Amino acid sequence: MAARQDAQQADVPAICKSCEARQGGLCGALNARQLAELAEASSMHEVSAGTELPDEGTYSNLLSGVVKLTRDLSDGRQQIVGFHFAPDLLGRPFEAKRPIKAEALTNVALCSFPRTLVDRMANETPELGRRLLKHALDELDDARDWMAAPGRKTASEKVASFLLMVARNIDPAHRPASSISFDLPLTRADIADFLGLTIETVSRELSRLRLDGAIRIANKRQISLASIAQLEARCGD
Amino acid sequence: MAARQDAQQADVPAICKSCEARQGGLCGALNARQLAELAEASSMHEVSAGTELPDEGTYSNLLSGVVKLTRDLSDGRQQIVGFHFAPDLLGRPFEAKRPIKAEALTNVALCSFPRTLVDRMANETPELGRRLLKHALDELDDARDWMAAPGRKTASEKVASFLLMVARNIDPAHRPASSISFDLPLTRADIADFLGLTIETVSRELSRLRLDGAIRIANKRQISLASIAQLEARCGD
DNA sequence: GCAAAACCTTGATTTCGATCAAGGCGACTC
DNA sequence: GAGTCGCCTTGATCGAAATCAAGGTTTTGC
Repeated sequence: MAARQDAQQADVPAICKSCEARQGGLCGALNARQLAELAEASSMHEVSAGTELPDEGTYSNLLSGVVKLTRDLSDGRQQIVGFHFAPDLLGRPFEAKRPIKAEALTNVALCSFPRTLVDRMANETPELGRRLLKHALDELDDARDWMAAPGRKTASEKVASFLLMVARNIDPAHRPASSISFDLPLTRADIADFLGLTIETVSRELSRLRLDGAIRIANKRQISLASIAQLEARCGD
Repeated sequence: MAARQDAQQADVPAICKSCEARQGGLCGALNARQLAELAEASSMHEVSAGTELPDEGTYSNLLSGVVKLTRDLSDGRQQIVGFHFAPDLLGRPFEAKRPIKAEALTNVALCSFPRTLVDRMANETPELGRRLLKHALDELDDARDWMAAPGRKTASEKVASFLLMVARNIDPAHRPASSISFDLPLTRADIADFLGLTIETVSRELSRLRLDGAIRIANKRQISLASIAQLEARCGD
């Protein structure tokens, strides 16, 4: 196993060597030859905050940044249905029943592959198919986690849960108890959209968390959590 | 293609011949030999309404009935995160991050297969893996559909959306405009749980829909929709 | 540097759905 | 048939968050 990995290391394309997403994402399932073929067909992009990501039949490793997934409602409003944090995988086979848009919340770096190529490799390499399936199921679990929020949680619990989710995703190696600081990549309007609240309520609840000493806020977007545990206690689940 | 299907027909196990789920579910991806092997290892169950389905490492075709998926909250309450209607597939590889329970809402008939066997076949047969992936993504789409409901919809829109969802799933060959009747397989409490409302509000909104002529209610559980379109107009999306 | 725009906060009032309360079926038991 | 239990409906009241309103702060553009 270790030997096999070392053998791979020797041949991996230079572009992949420093890629954070390589082991965890799709690429970890591929052998050196496949990785080379994929790297050949891949392209790196930078997308700046606020831009919609084109989804022209590609999968992409999200190398850095944060992306929101939204669905348009008939009344012109949009519902946020999920987020992607680096180093996540974007894209999926098959069409969604209702179209979902992806938009960069921060500046974003992507490594994209043609879907057809990946899908073909998935036929040759069961491990790759398994990873795609695992990935879809993880997203399903995340979505279901948020289904509890709607009706059962108070506004303040929703905001606390949201902060916790962002903290955990932005700081993947979440050092346990200690305090965590991060830049909120969303506007109040985005948060409100996601949580099914209004901007005003989100703002009020953040203020309350600040007054209660659970978080500190510098410059609107810079958040520091006093402690993970303290916030967990406010999540209501 | 047609020839291949005919060849399969000749050899399919007797038990599978009349199975409604065969083409649509997993089994449609298998050749006759695999189907025979699977049928060999499969077992049929009946589960009566109100019973929890054991999920001891199996996939199951849901041949008839309705199943609810729930997640336990720390406060003892439960959140309904989804439903399965015949002829659906139950079960998944990998553990969910947080456990999900499945409970029969009506009497239910299942055809179950050991997970290990299916997972092994998925390695041999890319088409099977593809179907599992498609299935997971469909469930993800469904879950995301309901994420819009929480914050953005009024109680009455939620109830209308819910009725529509049940109608569409219970009557798979949804004849378009005409009126549809069905037995609601859920108690008011279940509906309330799913929609994040209270029993009283669900009851009130059903009464309102009845008074407005959008639905008729006989015996609490027997629902008739005047027309799909009329209900769609009340869904708010 | 100034003006405009975007984003955020806080306060006052209103509203929708929760909560509290009472009573009506229908099914089952004894 | 009377009594109990589970499920549902309807009414009255209350409260959390929406809405309405005003003003503050940060960013952007010229």
